[in-house]
Amino acid sequence: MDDVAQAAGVSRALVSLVMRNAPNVSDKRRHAVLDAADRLGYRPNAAARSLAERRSNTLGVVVNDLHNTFFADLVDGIHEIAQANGFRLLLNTAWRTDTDEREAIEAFLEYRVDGILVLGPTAEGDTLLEASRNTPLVTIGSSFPGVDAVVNDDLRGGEMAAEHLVQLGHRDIVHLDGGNGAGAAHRREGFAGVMESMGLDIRVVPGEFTERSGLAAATRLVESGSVPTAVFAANDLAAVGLIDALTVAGHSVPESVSVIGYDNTHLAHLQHIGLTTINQPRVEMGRLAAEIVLERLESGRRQAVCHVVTPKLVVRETTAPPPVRVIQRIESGI
Amino acid sequence: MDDVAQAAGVSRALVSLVMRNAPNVSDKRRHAVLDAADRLGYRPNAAARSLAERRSNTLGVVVNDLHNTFFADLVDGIHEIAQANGFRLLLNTAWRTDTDEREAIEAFLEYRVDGILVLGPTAEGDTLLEASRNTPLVTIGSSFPGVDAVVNDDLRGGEMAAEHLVQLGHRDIVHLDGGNGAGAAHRREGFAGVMESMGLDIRVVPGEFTERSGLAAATRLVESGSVPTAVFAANDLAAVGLIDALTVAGHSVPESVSVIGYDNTHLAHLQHIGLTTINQPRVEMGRLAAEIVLERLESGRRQAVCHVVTPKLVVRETTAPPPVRVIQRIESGI
DNA sequence: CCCAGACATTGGAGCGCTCCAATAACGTAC
DNA sequence: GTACGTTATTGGAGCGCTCCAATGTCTGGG
Repeated sequence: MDDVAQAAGVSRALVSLVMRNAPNVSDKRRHAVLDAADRLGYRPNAAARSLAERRSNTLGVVVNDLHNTFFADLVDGIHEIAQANGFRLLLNTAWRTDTDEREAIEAFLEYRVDGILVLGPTAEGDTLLEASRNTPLVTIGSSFPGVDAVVNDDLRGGEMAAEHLVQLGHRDIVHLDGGNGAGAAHRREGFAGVMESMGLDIRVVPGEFTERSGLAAATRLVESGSVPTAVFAANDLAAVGLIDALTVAGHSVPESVSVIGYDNTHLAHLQHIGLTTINQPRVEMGRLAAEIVLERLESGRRQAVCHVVTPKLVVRETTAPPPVRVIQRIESGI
Repeated sequence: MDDVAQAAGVSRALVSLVMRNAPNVSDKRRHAVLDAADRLGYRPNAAARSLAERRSNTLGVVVNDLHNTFFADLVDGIHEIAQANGFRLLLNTAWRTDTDEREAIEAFLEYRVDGILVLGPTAEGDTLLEASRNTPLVTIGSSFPGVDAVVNDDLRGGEMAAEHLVQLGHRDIVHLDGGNGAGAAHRREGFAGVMESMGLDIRVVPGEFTERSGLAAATRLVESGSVPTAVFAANDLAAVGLIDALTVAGHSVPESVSVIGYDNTHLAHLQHIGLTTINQPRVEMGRLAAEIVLERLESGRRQAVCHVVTPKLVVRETTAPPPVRVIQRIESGI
């Protein structure tokens, strides 16, 4: 910067003004500085700037799982709002573990980003709460007391999935759980609530938000000889893995077993998959979250807000009435 | 930091030493400092640190497209190496456009990251070359003179794809181009080379590395009434989109038309897709690239290196011999 | 009991920038 | 030509840290 100032024959302060294109700089000097900067290949040092300015004009985004395109859609929405408000985005990924997530947040805190968005949080609420004390922070996908959040009504979503299957005539339904995945607990609750109110068995098998988890669950179900007539998978990724393994094992979907997912990611609407699922307005959620962070940054609001968006059932080709023999068995059993 | 020093009854310098856990600090002081830091909720300021240290211990990763899980695998590999060497990762995404990519690189340069990895570069080489003058920079997916790179032998990969289809008996083959996508040009070249040497028509339709592009191309082919017996799509994403639209239009894959992709992403091996494709050792490529960046950072090497890994054909269910009537037509035409 | 040599601790300069109060330059009206 | 209100420009302090040379503290051998 000193070099540029010297080369342009002005003071360091003026260079600073030009670089931030302040209003009150004469065209003559502005050009002189810009020229010199260009000639010397000068590039402002963001670290020094954010140190002096005490703000970084940057938002940190913690992506729970880079392999899940659900998060890519969220980022699209976030970027849109950040861009429009002159903020840069910095991403970090957490490989679905709470330790990596904490590390990512910690890193952003140390970099002094102006706001943090945690997509699909896996960590405990107190980590997030503590982090949000110093920096505006919003979670997407699940909410914690005292922390801003944008969530889908996962309880309702779980209900919708269960209701859809029950309405098709299914009685033997398994829920493939999402483990510590964001929103998984509520989806399970919603499912369980419906099943209970219908007087049906609540069968839940452990899992997580991955394709592999779906594969493993299917294998277990097949091997145990207790394949149900329908499965509600905690997310699309798991659903796809499940369908895969089920098909390989000779259980066709939906003829022999119906499968419903959650998220309505790109995967789900592929013709060759045609996954029935619960839609979350992903891009919209990203936008909303970014707006909440920026609003808090500006207003200094202390009270947490939680924005709930509504899920929607999307029926495609992986769900159908249960196979006939099963219906007969049930009927004769009455 | 001053507060912590005061609270612990030591100098600022000592706090600094403790925070970086330097060796020669007495246990007594170390605990005093750590306690105070904890009590006050002190968190080192990374911007100030990197300013003073003149290095950030951070690598910047520019991801061309967050929706393409190909890049997620690369990041896995990069992270592994970075982690092992005490480096943090910071990601940025480029939405497949060269302007966004340039901006992302520019941002990393301003943040003074220690090294930059550009996954699937879209921008011109000179941008990258210029950036790499100040900071170790490596591209993955395509290479530019003077810039470190890790690439797959895309020319050979394109050849393999074409050869596979020709060997199955196809004569009427279309290449769905990858546009400005990394490696697309070489894949096309490889394809064209084989077709030419076989005396076959070189049909190329424009496209890019997205599902949507595949959909659009299929629609165009169908509408023009010139659906070939086989298509080589520039990447898996496009291949999947293509298959989707083809199926909807009543052209079953592979019975009526064969499709081969490129990358061997997670998508490809899903049972319901079972995409024949060309494999790239993704995680391995990520590791390699990270190693190259770190090596250059340490050695200050000036000469660019380019590491080429070999592609591999993975045959699944989307390719088969062409439908019989076509073979007959060709035979009778001889 | 003193002193060399190891180990611990500290003050202060400096990293590259922004911010602010102060000064310089410029018009314009009288 | 002077005084005044603008608009441009500048020096210097300070952001929170690390680094280095200097100082302080503690051993154990003579």
